[in-house]
Amino acid sequence: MKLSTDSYKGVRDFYPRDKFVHDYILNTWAHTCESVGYEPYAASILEPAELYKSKTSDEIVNEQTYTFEDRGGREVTLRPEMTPTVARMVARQQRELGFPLRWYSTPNCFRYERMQRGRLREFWQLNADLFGLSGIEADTEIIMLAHSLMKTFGATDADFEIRLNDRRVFDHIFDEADIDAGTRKSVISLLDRRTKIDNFESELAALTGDKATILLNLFNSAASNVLLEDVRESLIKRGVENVVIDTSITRGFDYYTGMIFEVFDTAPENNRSLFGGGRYDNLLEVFGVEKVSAVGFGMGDVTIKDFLETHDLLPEYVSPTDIMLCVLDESASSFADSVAQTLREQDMNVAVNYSYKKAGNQIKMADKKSIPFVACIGKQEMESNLLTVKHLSSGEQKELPVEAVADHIFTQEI
RNA sequence: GCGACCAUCGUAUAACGGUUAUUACUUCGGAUUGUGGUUCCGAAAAUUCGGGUUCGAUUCCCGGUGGCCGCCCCA
Repeated sequence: MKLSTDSYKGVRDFYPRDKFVHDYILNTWAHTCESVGYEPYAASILEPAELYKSKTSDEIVNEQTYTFEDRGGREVTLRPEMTPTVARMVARQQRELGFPLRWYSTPNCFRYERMQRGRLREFWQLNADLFGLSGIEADTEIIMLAHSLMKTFGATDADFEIRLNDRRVFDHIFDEADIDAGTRKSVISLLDRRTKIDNFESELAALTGDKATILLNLFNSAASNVLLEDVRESLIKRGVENVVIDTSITRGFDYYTGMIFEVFDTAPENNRSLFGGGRYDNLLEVFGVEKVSAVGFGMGDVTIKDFLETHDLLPEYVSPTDIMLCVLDESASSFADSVAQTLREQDMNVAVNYSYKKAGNQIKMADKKSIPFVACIGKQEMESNLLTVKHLSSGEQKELPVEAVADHIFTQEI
């Protein structure tokens, strides 16, 4: 029987060119976060299943996670997100860690769910969180980081839009209309779908009965809320101008306690939510520790890659190999090895092609692999100890002593 | 969980129910025995699986599997 070459459903193989793009995204995340004082952390992909059961609904744990029993009878879950993990880590060492805490991580996460555009079963997600600050300075900082990431990827302010809301706006409205906790959750879920459905008002009435009209009026007048204006002004003052207040942004369930935001692609062909986050001041409560306020966001690799493709912002592939030495006949192979050794000692990444095929063939191979430089090695080179180094994209070549090759390549003199 | 659409060489594609299953790219060999991107010649390579209708199925029907898109969901 033949084995299938397909990867497991919903996960990806990263061929070198895919890996290049993936690394670019992860490295950009890391550099940008570190440039504003965030420290990297990481954790195992395996977590005890209770971590998710305590916080989230049964449906999520039962139907949307990879959960199994280990040989010792423990229930294990492949992390579907990083937030419970980081909350656990912060809670565990709360007294040792100096607040405020600026942390980021770029974990892969698994969710067992139906796939569609921008959503697979395994994805990488930047998680950036700021713990221990409860004021709008922290809200501002985290949105500025989100904005700065987009700019580092090469996006302009016109390419995306930051939509801002605050969970407390809803809380005030619910308090005023005297809505109970269970109904609040349903109404928020309904609000999340408001722009997608056309019977919003009748659905709202089904949930809240005679309070629907009051609620509707309150929702419609929520647009000018002082909580939101403060954050927006603070952002504009700091040069983040593509921010709008949008009281239809809800961000899922009861997890958030204050400011929430979502970043949208403005391109008509990819017009959707890219990522978002917000404030969650009560998350550490389940671990029985003192309250720690927190604000953060998550950004997925698949959606950001779609965004970069849409806006033609992905970098071109560059091979990690600097030069390929094309060995022309067997008698030159040990000489080629010594040349390679010399170049490697000067920090070059060197591939040696021992196929002994014609020079043209070997050069074609180097070009196919996007290796920027080639040098043929045969009898001439053995006698002269000079290499003819060729830059493939320009077609220029130069004859150099072996010891001078690295210097020329690194200083782009060819 | 619900619904639509799709499934042919490695990739992308063509084929009124009857072909030696098309073409391009890629790969391999050669034209070209030490310098690529052009050109020319040649080769290798496919009908997702199981059933049904039919003299005959890549083509029509049913089912499985897989993909893709939308809904639900998105902690």
